[in-house]
Amino acid sequence: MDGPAVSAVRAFNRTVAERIGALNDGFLGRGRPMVESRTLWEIGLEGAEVRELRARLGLDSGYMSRVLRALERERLIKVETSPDDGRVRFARLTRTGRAERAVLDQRADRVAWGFLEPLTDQQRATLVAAMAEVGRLLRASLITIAVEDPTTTDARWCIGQYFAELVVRFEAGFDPSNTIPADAHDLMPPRGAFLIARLHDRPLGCGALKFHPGAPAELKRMWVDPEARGLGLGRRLLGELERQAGRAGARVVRLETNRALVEAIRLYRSSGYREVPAFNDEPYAHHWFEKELA
Amino acid sequence: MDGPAVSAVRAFNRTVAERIGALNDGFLGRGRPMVESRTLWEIGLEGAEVRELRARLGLDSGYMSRVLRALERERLIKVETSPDDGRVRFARLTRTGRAERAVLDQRADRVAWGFLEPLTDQQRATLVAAMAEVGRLLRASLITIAVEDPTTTDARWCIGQYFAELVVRFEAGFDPSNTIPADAHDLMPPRGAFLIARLHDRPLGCGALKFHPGAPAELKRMWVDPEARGLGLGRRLLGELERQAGRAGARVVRLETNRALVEAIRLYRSSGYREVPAFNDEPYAHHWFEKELA
DNA sequence: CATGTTCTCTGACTTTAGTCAGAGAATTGT
DNA sequence: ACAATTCTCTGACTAAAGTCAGAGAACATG
Repeated sequence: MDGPAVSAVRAFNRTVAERIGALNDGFLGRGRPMVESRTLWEIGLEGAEVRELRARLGLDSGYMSRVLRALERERLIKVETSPDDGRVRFARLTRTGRAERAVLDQRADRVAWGFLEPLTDQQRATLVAAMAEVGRLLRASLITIAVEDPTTTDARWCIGQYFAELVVRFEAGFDPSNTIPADAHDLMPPRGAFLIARLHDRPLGCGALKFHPGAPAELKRMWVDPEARGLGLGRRLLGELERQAGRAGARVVRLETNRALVEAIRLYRSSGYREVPAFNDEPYAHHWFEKELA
Repeated sequence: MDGPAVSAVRAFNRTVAERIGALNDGFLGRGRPMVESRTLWEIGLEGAEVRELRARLGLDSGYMSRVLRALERERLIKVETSPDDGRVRFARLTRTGRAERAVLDQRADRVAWGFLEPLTDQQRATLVAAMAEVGRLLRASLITIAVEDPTTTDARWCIGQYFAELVVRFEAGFDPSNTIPADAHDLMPPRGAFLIARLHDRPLGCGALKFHPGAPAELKRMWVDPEARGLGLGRRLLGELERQAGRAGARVVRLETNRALVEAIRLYRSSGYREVPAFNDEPYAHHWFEKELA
């Protein structure tokens, strides 16, 4: 734990908390409790499922329900049951609700402008850039990586995205039936592992391992959502995969890859992987890498 | 109002609010309300005056009192009346209180470390730097500038600081009785104006004007606290002084300065001031500047 | 089609936060 | 020395936030 960095984070927190408070106050003073305003705002112009609102706002279902009733009483929203699932309810703004939301939006904008207004143009630009940087890295730090079941919808979605990208990027295209297969149950403990990286439940990347007792573990299916690139997620995933391999008893990790995947190759090299002769006959591979775990 | 910048600020807010919430939660879960934990923390190892705590935490005096009673009941603090002013009370931590505060501190540290831990070293450094930048600029944007009475303690403190700095910086030293005087009532409307820049009530800079109907306004006593330099405060103060001069009917602002004050001279030049022949016989001046207000 | 799960509601609560008025003691200003 | 001000405290409130248990409807699954 790095002391000075931790202090810096805490100092940042203190400064920023105050201003954030001010921004939230933009949601106050409209004669209704803050949760109601926040909910109104979160429903958005498109409307939203109640269960999703609850997740986003972190509210108890009973509480949420009451908040929605209050907004309905004010004729700001209408809650109806969703057409595709009779259990879930869907909230949408009425015309009045949209107007009220616009007011909230405007107030928040004014407060945000209050942060910028006293600054010179140059300072404003610096502030906006630094804020973007902080936001980006805080988001990166919120990404969690965990071993998961490779048969779930999310896992299969990740693999689908991975394949779809290969189709586009490989010079010769890509046909999953042509590659060395990796069945779901080969990627499950104890024969393997499947890791998913998530930001707030949403999958942003994956990576898999096949264990071979007494032989190197094989790394497969490593993918990072294009939207999440540049956050160091690939490196984190790789590290986590290696940790898992080590825990499963592997001394060496190896993998094959296609020459079109230049960032991946760069990542492997800079993470201590050495190129080795082909150890399998994967038709799409151009490079084979190997790393001894410390 | 700059749309994209405002959106950036609001986006930043959304990302950060979440993490800040997490940090504050470090103050929770100790079986007492958040205000109590915050108060305990704010009292600090040195203890603190109750009135100051109230200001820092933004609490109603009645509320504050109750919070302190609760902490006393838990034997975490002791409140006694201050030796130098029988009205104000002074809170200090007991041994138990110090231990409890250390726990809170540790928890907050752990949460802060949670922000950093998932990142690579390089990302950590970037994050810390960006946070410092954001903090610095947000603090800058919290500084307010207002016309005030030049006879108050704060105003006189500012002028004192200003003189003290001149003593150190002028090659020939500085003796206030030797300079052209600027009596407090010459710096009060309608004959002049005195501006103080503050961050949370604490004065960080000042600047004064003497008006001469039909003639240029004179700028005097411009000072920025060394701690607050590099925040663009000098430029803001100067702008505000010019605005006040314009409002008072002046078409031109002029000033004299000493060659040791290089940053000030740079500021004047870059703000549109042109050097002119001496227009008074200020013994400490080497340069005389003038600017026509737009 | 029986069973378990998910989602939403309602009712009945508790806790936290925050406000307001007034009183008493100490201090400051004139 | 008298009045005004500052600071803290108590009592009496209100509002907001949040929790818990249970029930009913809709859906998913074997």
